[in-house]
Amino acid sequence: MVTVREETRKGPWTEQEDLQLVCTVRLFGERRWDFIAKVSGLRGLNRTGKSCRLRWVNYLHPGLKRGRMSPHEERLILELHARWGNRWSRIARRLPGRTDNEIKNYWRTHMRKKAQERKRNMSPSSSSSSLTYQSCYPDTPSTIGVEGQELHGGSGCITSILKGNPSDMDAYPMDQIWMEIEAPEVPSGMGLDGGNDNACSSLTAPLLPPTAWDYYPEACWKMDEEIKMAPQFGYSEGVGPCF
DNA sequence: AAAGATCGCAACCGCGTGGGC
DNA sequence: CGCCCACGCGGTTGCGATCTT
Repeated sequence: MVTVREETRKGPWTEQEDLQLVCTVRLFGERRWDFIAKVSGLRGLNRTGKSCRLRWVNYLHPGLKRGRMSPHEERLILELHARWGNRWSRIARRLPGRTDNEIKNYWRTHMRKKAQERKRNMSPSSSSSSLTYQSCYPDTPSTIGVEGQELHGGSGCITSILKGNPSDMDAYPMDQIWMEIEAPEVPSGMGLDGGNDNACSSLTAPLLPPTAWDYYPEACWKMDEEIKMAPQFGYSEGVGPCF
């Protein structure tokens, strides 16, 4: 259920707001969030561009995986956090379909708890904040190919995660919305296979052909390199406006 | 069955950074 | 060079759902 607070229009997003945002982003792309907030009418509802971006990135993005972390992902998070600390966005780029927010939440709930339990069971002299995961998780391999290139795609470990867990998509709650706006079907595995490292940056990969901005000169920006990776999501060119 | 505790996750906030002017 | 704007990141909070007593 969603409670709507009229005055400030903060808090949970309504289905209507989601639809408005999805449609607008599909039209204009994942940039100029203030503009998107304004054009979509959400600005009038006190949704800032920032809020729109967050909603999109963390919930509405079609490349998102929902559901539980696989053991593989769990291990990746452990390893990467051991390397990079709380660089959640960086870690998220190595976990296609997972957002930094999701990983952050996951870490806070699951890992901290486990670490504390472990710590309690072991000698209290072990470190607390900068956990050494080899000690916390003896079954965690000392390295799983996290060294840059290996993780980037050569090993294919990430793609194996995706291929091995298609059921992760089962709980994807936005299906209905995407169907309603006639979204092209999201291919199984989200098109992230192929061992392409760029797939790892799925959340920043563009959805849209650079169309609508052409008609809004004031809103033009140069499309970055990632634009070229659009086909990984299987979006067709014929995505039309929905309002 | 009810109350309290805990969990899980969406959302917000403040700040830093980079690019354009 | 400094200012402004847009964006992204990490930390934190709020709250419904679930579990425990």
